[in-house]
Amino acid sequence: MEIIKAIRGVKDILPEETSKWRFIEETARRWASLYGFQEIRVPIFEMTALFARSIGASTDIVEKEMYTFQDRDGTSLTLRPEGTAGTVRAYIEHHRAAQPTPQKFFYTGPMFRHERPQAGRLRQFHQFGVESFGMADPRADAEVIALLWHILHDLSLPALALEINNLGSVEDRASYRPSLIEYLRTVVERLCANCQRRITTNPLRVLDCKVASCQEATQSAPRLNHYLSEKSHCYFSAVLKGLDDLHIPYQLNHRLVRGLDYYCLTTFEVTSTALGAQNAVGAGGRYDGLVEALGGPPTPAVGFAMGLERIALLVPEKLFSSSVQRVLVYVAGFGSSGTAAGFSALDDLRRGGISAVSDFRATSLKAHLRQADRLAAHFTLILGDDEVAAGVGILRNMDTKTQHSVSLASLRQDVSALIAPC
RNA sequence: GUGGAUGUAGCUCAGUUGGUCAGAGCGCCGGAUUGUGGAUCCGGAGGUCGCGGGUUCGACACCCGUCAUCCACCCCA
Repeated sequence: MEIIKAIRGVKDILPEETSKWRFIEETARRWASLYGFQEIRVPIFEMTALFARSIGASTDIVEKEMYTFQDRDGTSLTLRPEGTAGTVRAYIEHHRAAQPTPQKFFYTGPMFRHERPQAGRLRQFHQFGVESFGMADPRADAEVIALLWHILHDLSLPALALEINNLGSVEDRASYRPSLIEYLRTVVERLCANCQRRITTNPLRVLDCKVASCQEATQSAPRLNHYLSEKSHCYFSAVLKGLDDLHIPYQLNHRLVRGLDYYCLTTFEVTSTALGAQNAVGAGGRYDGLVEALGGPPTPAVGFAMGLERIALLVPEKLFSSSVQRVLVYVAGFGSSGTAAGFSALDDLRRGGISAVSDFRATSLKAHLRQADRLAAHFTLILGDDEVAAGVGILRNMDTKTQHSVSLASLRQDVSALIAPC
């Protein structure tokens, strides 16, 4: 029989790794709560139009990376490729703008993009992200960046760098675009095929191209920087000042353009050189027009998302206890009456709040003790026919090898008394 | 979507120019110890050599195709 294997690009997180994942998630939650962000849980799939409208119809994500399928009535649904769209949808749908308090959310969960898997890139991957709604204040940007920075540092990730750029307002980019396009046309033959296409589809991205010839060709391209309004300039300066005030080191990168259409003004990215080609650990930016574009009231907003798999690749092993949890009591029931007595004893202990396990495959005391040893049990409750006949069990301390008789009639109490120190 | 590398036992890997090459270590199960774990010794189970074709007297090895994994491009978290 042909075995069914997991889908390409998805991964099982096995028990050996879940403690690391819990550690990462708990660290992120703790910091987000500290900053006043509250957890929001939104659906894993949404109407396709939501993503097309928010992420941008001509982005790679929407053009070729979405898991889209038809519902039974024919409506087009899509597995979420990122978390912002759904969060914004929920924000609008539940009229959160009318709430008197700041609406700051965090979320975590799986995202889906149909890409070719490689180091640090999967088709189902996990993100932890935050969205801060309603505050058009540079401190909101700095706050979100600070949160990202502190989470990553608390996790002791190596070789981190924060890059930041000012994308300006929609109007700024509208005035810049024609000059950039005009310039790109003069160097079109020096650009890679991809970038030649981008001139019409997404000229800003040409600046972010990694191909060396493109980098050179755009060396003297007009800078968005020079087209920014006074307002945009001031705003960005204030964000940088905020980062300075919080002692967060950053590097300006005027080429940094994010892949999602909704960003404006502040965009940022934290990378690690300890990763492979996919070196972005977390990234985000401001998206002031998105809520309105999706039918909500004009609402400034800023947020970030971080890739949990990439973080998991970087977290030092020492930080969390990866050792499998020790078993408290192993119950070794064997023999014609001991087997049944052991099964009952297991239940008895558990109902008394004492963690207990057994291996039903073992039929001899030797096999039971071997399993108890492998499970690193503190104690083994030995229940053979002789013990059952006498109405007792033998509680063996696996470390000291000392054994005490316990009464089956008062099993919980007797065992509790003996295991007290553990 | 494109390119490169790699697919042999549960795991890590040997396998010489196609001719006992179906192997090792670890792990697993059992015995030595008729009811006391970890060590040691002995024994045992476990593999359509990714899959499908082809070349050949003969293929784990060579050729073609295919699938999967990894890495890179692209893109992004």
